[in-house]
Amino acid sequence: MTATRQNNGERTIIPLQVAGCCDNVAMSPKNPRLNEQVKLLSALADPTRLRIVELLSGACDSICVCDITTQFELGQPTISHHLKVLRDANLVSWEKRGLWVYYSLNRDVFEEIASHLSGLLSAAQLAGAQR
Amino acid sequence: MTATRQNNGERTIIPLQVAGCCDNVAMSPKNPRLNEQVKLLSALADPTRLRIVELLSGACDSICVCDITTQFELGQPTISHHLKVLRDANLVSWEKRGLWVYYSLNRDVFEEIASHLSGLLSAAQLAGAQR
DNA sequence: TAGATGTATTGACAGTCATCAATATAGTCT
DNA sequence: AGACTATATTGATGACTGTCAATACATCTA
Repeated sequence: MTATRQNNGERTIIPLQVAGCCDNVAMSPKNPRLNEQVKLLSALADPTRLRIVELLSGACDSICVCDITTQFELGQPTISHHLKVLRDANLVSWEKRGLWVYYSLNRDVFEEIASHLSGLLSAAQLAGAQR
Repeated sequence: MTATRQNNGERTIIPLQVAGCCDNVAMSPKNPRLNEQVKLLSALADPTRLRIVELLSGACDSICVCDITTQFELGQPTISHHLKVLRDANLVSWEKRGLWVYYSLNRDVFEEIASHLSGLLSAAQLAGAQR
């Protein structure tokens, strides 16, 4: 229940759905795609992986692993590990051409998390405006 | 350098800034706010904290810690720990009123990370459209 | 002042993660 | 076939993290 501090020091209970206001705390359903979104955010929450995503975002086309590796002062297996995390989160696609492997951003999946965060922001702005 | 697979099996080097195309891989500067953004993403990349943010996002006003705690099957110190992580990332503000502490979303900081992700998405779409 | 209550902090512990060295795999070239 | 190259995988290790129990702190009330 949402509580409000009163003059006398008591917390008064605000009933559910007051005057068309936003959802009450106790009502908020657990986001069914929570784990999925946490996986996406976790994949992005690393300096190396975020930089890789930025590289892929700014590139014309897919990028060769060899070109990604040279951007970092990290061993090749470490870069390969980070690429695997991005793959497992479905944030990137890979394609093998000869000896080289090329990675590219999965824009649709990437948009999912971006729009979710924007959605939370909108909800907050809406809630703030109703005050 | 960006490499392209040719018929003969060689990787040819594409010069920087080809025909007004997007930035070359080797040119991409290191994002100066990288660590800051990683901290924000790390703060969000946890199921408990993401749910807390969703609660704060959907609420009319700030929310009492006591109301947050009841939403989870976790001890009070654990919730307090997660709130501290969100505070350290500057994602939330807190205010003490009597015995209770109320948390609210820092919309401006939240917007920073949302717009950054959207920006990466736009860049990717732009790059994709130029192909 | 003493007791009660809500929340933050501390310290410990188990689980996860980033990194590296070594190795495996797959493709190319001679 | 054999040498070479690019990348993935495995296993080990130190660092980080989520959780809890115990405690501290601040505020209210009797």
